Amino acid sequence: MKIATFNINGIKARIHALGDWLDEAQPDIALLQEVKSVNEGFPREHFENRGYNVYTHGQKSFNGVAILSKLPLENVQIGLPGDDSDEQARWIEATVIGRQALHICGLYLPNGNPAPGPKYDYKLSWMKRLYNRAQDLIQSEMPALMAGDYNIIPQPEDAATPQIWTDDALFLPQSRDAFRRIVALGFTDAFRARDPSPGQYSFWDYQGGAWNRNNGIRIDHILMTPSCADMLVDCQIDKHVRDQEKPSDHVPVWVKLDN
DNA sequence: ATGCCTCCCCGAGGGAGA
Repeated sequence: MKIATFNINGIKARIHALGDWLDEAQPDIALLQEVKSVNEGFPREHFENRGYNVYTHGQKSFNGVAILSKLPLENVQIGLPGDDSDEQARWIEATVIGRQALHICGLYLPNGNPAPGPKYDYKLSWMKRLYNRAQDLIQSEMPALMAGDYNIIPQPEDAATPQIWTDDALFLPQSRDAFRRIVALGFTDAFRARDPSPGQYSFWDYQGGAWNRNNGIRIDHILMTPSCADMLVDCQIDKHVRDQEKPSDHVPVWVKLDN
């Protein structure tokens, strides 16, 4: 089963680029972030016509996550547990039944800039809630993965110019520590399990010719529980998608699982 | 980067992104 994560930066602006990539990459499941649309405005038919079931957790203008799945999903849940007052649409999870059940979580972790400040506080408290959900997933022992835009540069080698990011919420020690604590619960970073080399990025800013200068960062991650990691066959970043017409500033990252 | 783009809101120009 091929499962991808893709921050599309606006579903309406990305109809064609996303459609082209789906046709080419043929993922069984695509976890989308930054949909930037309410559920009613999501162009479901573009994806239903391609054989996908569409599950959305939208919000006006900002954030928003969705799942496109060729297989029907069960137990679809929206919203990261731990704060009922949190209105931001950043989490969707579900169970997919292949040869064996797999739990999939799509997330859009808060950016957190400027740091320090209330947005950074929100990022850290969201990561605390993510830690709790991640711990439950490990303990449940059902194979599970959490994929999405983590807005975390895990290591210096995950940025072309790490010195630019030293005071940024994506790279501050506290941010990276929180990410590392989650991974240390027993998760495997799917991409790093397959490719330890530096210079592998999933985001290039629209500004300053970042793509042409390959001034990128790796912030889109797929974390797998041990029983999920046992099924890992491949993990790739579809970097070429950044060269499309009207690209997102992120590109897809996908895993192939033998499940 | 005191933000050089692009998205969204809408119907101008501001907020957000990373």
